[in-house]
Amino acid sequence: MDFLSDLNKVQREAVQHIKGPSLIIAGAGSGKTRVLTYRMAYLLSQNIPSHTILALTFTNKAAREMKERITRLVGEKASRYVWMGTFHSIFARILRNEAHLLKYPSSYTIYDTTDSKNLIKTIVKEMRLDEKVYKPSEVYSRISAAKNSLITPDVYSSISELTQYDKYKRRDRMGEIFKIYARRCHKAGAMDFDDLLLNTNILFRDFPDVLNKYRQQFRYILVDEYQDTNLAQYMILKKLSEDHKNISVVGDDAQSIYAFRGACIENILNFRKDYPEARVFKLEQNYRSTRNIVNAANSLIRHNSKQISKEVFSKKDAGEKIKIMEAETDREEGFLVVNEIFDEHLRFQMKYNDFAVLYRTNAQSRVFEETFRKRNIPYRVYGSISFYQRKEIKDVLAYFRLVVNLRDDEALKRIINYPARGIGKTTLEKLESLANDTGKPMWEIVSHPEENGLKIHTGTRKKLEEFSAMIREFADQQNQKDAYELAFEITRKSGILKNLHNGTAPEEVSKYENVRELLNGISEFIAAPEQEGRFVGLDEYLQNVTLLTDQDTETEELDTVKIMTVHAAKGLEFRHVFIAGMEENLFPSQPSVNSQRELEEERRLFYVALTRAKERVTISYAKTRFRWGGITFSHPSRFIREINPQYLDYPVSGSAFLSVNTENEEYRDTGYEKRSFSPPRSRQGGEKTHIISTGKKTDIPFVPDDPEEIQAGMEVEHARFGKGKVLQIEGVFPDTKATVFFKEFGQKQLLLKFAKLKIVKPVV
DNA sequence: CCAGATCATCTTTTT
DNA sequence: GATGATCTGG
Repeated sequence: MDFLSDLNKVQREAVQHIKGPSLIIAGAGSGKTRVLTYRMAYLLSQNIPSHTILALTFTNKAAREMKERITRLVGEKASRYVWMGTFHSIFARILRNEAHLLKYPSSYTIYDTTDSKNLIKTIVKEMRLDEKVYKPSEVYSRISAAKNSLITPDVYSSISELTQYDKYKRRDRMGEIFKIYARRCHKAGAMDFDDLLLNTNILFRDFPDVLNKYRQQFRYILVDEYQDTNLAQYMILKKLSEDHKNISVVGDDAQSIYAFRGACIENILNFRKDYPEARVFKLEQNYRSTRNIVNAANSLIRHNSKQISKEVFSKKDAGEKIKIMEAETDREEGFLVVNEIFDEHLRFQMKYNDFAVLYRTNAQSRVFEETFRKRNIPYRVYGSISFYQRKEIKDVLAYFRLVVNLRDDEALKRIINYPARGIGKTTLEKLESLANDTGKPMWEIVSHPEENGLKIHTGTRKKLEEFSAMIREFADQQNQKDAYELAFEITRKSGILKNLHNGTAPEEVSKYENVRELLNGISEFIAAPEQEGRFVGLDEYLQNVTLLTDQDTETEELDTVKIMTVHAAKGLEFRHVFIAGMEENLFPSQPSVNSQRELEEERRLFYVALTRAKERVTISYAKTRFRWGGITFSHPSRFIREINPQYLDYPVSGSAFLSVNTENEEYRDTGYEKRSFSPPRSRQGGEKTHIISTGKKTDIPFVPDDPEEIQAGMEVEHARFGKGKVLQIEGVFPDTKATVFFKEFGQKQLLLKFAKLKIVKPVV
């Protein structure tokens, strides 16, 4: 137990308190991960069998890292059977085992957000409702919120709070949609993300002996990021721990940033009410950051109302003040940030790994990516579009899903005509409506069209036959071929590989490579040591992959600058953190500024961003920014002013900031003003579409892109019209038009944005 | 029925 | 400035 000496007093007490409930309030940088892993190691060292420990984390990555650390402390053998993972993955696994009780196949598939929204869209269409009123994304979030609050479709309509809001939004038939949606999912043998939690609750509610079985098994429960749990997760925990109450939750109310996903900060605030006998441990010493950073963060978070009182402090040096940088445009902001990284890397011999650029929205990553590339600085984007969300990957996975679960209608719809095999919209509509009328899965109709009364031409029938024979063949091989063999066969025989391989465009090539990468991933998965050489089928792989996110894909540790959203940065730390785009209506985000509750969440988000830094923080904002295709004007974020100025270094050229700052005026901003585009003065920092890439690298600050423009007199090539000569250019971006004379087609006016013109010959 | 072109719409954060 | 819906000619 020598490892206990690595801990301070409170940490040690928290680790050693294993009987009964405990709440560990872990301020930012207070060694939370260390406490968690040591606590697990401590449990194991007390000869508690590993399979009786349930440890729930927020991301798969966190789970994996924790497991590695524990293994290092107590060895592989002792820790092998700990149940460790995200809520979703652990309970997905339990639901597999008990699926029959809920009348689901154990090979049920998981609908991701896109599948769910597509299904909602078809339902709304079928009901002939206005898609503008019943927007799939809004309907989805209503359903999701309901499920996370344990509201099932049958009770939805009886809750007046919900129906009143729906009425107000003119969505009277929301409850009906919810019911149909749930029925369709069930028919398809599919659960969405929220079902994984909701159905676990239903399982535990309706089958007491099942609940009892898991209660007996999980004698020790550990929950990380407790401030981000929602009601559905809360109830699962409550039920599982009801008799032994060996539940230990770790979290920081100041870092709760997932309310939009149903997280309920009250869970952590009320823990002591639920378990009056709970011991509370407060980890208040921040070992990560300098005093300036910690104090600045404290001064910010004080503006929030609901909090568990605590005093986070640092014993490190005061360190540098937080630097504020002002930029004219978002591009300049990118340039300034990248330049500073370049500079510090050189001057202080810092590694690229020491830097992170954080921003509020994924859309902001682009400018930084471009600038890093231009400067030849290695970087890596975290999050953004997950690998598994890419279209080509989802297509392949849809094949897998259908093969494993023939009832998966969303998967079927996705691939029945991919690669194109002549099954068009009309056929699909017939299939769908017949499936709805008969209550059968679409697969039934596809594989037995006549028996189900499908009226189609013989040509189409033949195509359907070929398709279903192919899928049937794959499905029949599930037990003979392992996941990799079958996956490879599917991509090959379906023609996906060939189809992508034939493409020559760069994005086609990268699609092909992505599919290859997916296949490699499968082969690694089945060869992984945990599998111990046993047979791993495609179904097992699929169960595993659906809940993975981009952040879980391991890549070798290279020395790269990390850029990501603040959300993705939770739990990470860097020596120098840049927080970009600190502007009103961006951070805090536009939709949040009218609600106290949401504004507080944004503030916590900023708190998270600040506390990622060990040594330095640089905050930047731009006065103008390109957003949805036009220029918008912005002001520095109110959050900057909420930091006690003694910890800030004001910008040298920050007249705008100071004037706003000193006047202490009310915010009258109504959002980014949308203005029609006017040509940039002097073109400096002006935005031009990057229509043509000549491959020529430019290295001019402030005019980051200087693509060769199309000019009158050039010879150009168009994908459809062929070669032609440019006669005239008029208008300003984004409405630039080129008049081109094509030999075959005569004079054509092309909107440059859409015309894919390649320059054949420059101006003669 | 298909592929390519054009138009329309939207972006907060994610398991 | 990406993605999906709709239109058009083949």
